[in-house]
Amino acid sequence: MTPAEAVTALGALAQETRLALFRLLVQKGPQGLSAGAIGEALGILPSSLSFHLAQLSHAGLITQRRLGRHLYYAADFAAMNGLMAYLTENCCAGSAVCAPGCSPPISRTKGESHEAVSRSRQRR
Amino acid sequence: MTPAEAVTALGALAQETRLALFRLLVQKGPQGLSAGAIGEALGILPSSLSFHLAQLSHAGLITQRRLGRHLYYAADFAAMNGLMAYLTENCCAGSAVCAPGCSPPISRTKGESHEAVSRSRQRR
DNA sequence: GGCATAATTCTATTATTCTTGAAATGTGGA
DNA sequence: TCCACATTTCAAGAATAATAGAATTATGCC
Repeated sequence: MTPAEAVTALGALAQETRLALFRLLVQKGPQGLSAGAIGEALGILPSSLSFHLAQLSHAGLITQRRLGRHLYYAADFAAMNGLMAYLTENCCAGSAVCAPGCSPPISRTKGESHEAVSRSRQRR
Repeated sequence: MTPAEAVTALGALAQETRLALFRLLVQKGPQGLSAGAIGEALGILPSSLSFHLAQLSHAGLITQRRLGRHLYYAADFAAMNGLMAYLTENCCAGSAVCAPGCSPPISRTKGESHEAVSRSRQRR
């Protein structure tokens, strides 16, 4: 995860409608929800919904797939976990566990990145 | 954590300079760093630094304390964990563990909020 | 092909955010 | 008290993002 990617992802989530939308998809799981169902659940105009879906999609936080004439959107859990790992990376200089995803004080080979370690800890 | 608080926190992090600043503080741990040291590390103008520190502080993501004529800033780990818990709250409808902080399929008493459960899982 | 539904794209307007330099505040030491 | 240093506040301009409505594309069904 690059700084620019993280900023894009955080910016995508930093908006009331999009945050509600993303959390809705997180709670719905891998199956996701159609655009229409999302719009109905959140009560927003179709054009506005498309705009926000595009932001989240461009940020890599959600995926899109077609089922008949419906477009289904689902949260990308790997991306979400990657973002959280990026925020907590090398937390407290590795000397303490300050966060659920915080790097514990494991002795590491020189050159091995924290990011790689964080990634191996991801599930799904 | 309310939606508005989460949006404020995410918005505070959704900016290249502030994200680098926050991650720097996360890595420095509870002791933190003086404003001057942060400015030197990131190479930004004092006025710009103050602006960004104020954003993060207002969002509740960092704390401030004075030591002599220096102001020390440190990451607020409880706030960071709260934000991540909010994002992953009731993930996949509780039927699966999709994320490190995702609610596992625990049977809950009716009326007990997921937020309370998430909060009890926070450390520090 | 023609129609209805699902969703996106376009365009304009409004609102918010970032940057910079200058001025102001607060703190400790001579 | 006076000075130097650390940091914040202020003000103006430039850039970016959100909203709403109208028009467009894509799909499935008759």
